[in-house]
Amino acid sequence: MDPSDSLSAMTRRKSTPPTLSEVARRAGVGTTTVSRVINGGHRVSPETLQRVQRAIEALGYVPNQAARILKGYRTRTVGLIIPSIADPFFSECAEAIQAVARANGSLLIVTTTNNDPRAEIDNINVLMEHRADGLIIAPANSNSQMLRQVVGTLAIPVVAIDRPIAQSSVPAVVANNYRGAAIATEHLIGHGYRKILCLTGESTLYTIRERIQGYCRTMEAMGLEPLLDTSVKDYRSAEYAIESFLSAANPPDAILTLKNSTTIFAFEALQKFKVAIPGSVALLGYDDFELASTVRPSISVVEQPIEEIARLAAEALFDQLLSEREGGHSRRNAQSAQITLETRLVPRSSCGCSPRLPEITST
Amino acid sequence: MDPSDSLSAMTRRKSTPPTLSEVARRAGVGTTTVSRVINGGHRVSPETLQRVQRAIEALGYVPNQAARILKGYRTRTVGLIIPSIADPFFSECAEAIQAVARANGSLLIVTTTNNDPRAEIDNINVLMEHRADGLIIAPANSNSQMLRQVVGTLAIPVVAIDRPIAQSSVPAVVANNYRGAAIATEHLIGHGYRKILCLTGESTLYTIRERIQGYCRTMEAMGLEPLLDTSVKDYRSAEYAIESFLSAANPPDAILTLKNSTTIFAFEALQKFKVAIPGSVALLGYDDFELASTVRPSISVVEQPIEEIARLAAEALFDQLLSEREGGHSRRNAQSAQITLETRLVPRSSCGCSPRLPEITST
DNA sequence: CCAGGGAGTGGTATCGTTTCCATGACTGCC
DNA sequence: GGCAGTCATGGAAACGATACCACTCCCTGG
Repeated sequence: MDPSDSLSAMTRRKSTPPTLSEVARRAGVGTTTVSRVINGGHRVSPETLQRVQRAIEALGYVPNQAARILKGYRTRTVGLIIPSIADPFFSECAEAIQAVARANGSLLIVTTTNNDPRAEIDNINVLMEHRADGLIIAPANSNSQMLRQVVGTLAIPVVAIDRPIAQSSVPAVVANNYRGAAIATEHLIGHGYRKILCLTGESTLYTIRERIQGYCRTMEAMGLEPLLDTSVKDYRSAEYAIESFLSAANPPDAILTLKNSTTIFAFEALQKFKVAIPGSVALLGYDDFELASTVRPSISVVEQPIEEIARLAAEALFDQLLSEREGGHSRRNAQSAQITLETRLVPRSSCGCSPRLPEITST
Repeated sequence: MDPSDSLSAMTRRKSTPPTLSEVARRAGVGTTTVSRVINGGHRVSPETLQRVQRAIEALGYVPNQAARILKGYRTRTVGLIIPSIADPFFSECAEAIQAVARANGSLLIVTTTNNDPRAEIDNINVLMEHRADGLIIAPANSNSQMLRQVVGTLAIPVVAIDRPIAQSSVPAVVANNYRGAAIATEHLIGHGYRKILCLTGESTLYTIRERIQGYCRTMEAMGLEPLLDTSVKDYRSAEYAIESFLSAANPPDAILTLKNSTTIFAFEALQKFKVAIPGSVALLGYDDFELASTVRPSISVVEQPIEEIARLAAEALFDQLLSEREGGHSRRNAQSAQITLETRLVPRSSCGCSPRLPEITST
């Protein structure tokens, strides 16, 4: 980068980017040679190599991916379709997946659906137009006929994350939602609670439905009656739900929430009405969150191995990508496998446990 | 979508995607006509239009962006380069920017740097290779000579977010960090605190340095001595910092933290040592967070208009994109403007305020 | 009745890169 | 001392979509 170079760069500024042939002309070589230099510099004499590299630097040349892709190359781009970037669960997923993508030399394009199946299909189309090499999807609706069909016709590998695509051969990496809720319910029952209210949040999602199953079956197995409340969507509705149960004749002695935000809404509402936790009512949440161990009382939760879910999904995708490219034996046995990861109950104070370790164990 | 169509789609599965000319052949028309259909269907007779559309559906044709881009079109892709997706501040930014991008028919590619200037340059290169139409960057280092130079030679619009690029003509949308910290400091002084300890977190970032300035100047203006601690990076170091100040002869009566995570670490550490807030020491944080109003005591914070920052940055970018495309008068007066947004102090209990409104005001 | 024009359509060069093939110029070996 | 075999190199045909231009109808106004 000598002065004359940066000067030429300044001059070129805001004009069309330089092309490979311009580099070739400047270096006094053929386009083929430049191409070879860009792609590793094999079979090029040292002097030529240096001359070309100088020309590339002088012009600030950057290869045009569009042209490369057009020649049938992989785009080195994978798509991630999630409900929301702002959701902590999915932003942690995105972070982990991006790490894997980068390690594989690929770019990650994240698009969001807000759990709208239409937006989901749109996003798939956009990513197909951009010729993503593969897709990772957290389906808005696991049973969507539309999604199943669209994904079925896709010519690229797809991996589902957090929520499988029912009746399809799409591999999925999910948490064991059923067991997660079952463990939580068992834990509460073990503490002696009998009237356990379950706040589900949105009950249309696959993950939530699985958890509801886990809760209900466990309750029934113990001869207890399941108590479901699907109305809590935000703080307001949580307040309303808590208020109404406080005035009940025979109020619940424990609350199980099935979703991170629901836990927080419920906790805030309980605080608002100064309900003693776990004295009057125990609280057990789903998904760990920062401060869960700091608030008073600290909140017990079911923790999902988010980073691992994301990483395994990404690795599954790149496995397919690699095997597709290298061997012809695409779609190997790991193909339609569904990987299910176990969750872990993190006992804190709100369920009645007095934790043995110092409570605050932040990173 | 009749059965034969989906059957043909199944058969085609996993082969190369259909091209425009295949569609043309199948519909018995020229490529030009198909192209016209794809781009709005003007100047095409209704019958032809329908025939082509049928062929497109039957083949599951999706236009190849790479080829379009190659013809000099915009890629309808913008890049966002941020330190981390998992950081709540930036994930909220990403969400807002994606909304604007989508409204403008563009795709957002998010890449992360972990505040590493090298990764930043790499990301810029990758996005240039993919021919992004524009870039939004939260620079790892506002003064990076390298970044300034690279950005200077970019042929596409760039907008800086949260942190400007010093000595460059890149427009920036930032919060008034200086005032934010100044207001916070004034507020604490107004409560009567005199020994105010400032926990900075990483002190190399532009935003933090500005806030440090705001804090120091305000302290000095009041004839007080600034007390900086730049050592708190995680919970461990926060614990250490709190522990050491507890054993000090003349400990601080208030703590100002300059960063969301630092606030939480400090709060956790104070809880750990059972320090009364605001009794023994007041706490005022930077960046609002969920649960800030729920924890006991609720934590007062300086709140940044994150969504607005992100939205304005995105809009600034698309303004440039549009004016560049439509009029030749690119780079209009709004050009090198820096938009600075004011922050807001949210008084809660931890600073000694007893809030007038019910504390819990979640969405 | 004819010039002019617009609507519908197709042929083809083009974008920037890779890749196949061809071409010299060496080397080394029988 | 020729001949196969490298090595370094360049020419040119793709890849898929767009856009300019040209062409054919057919309609309208003078």
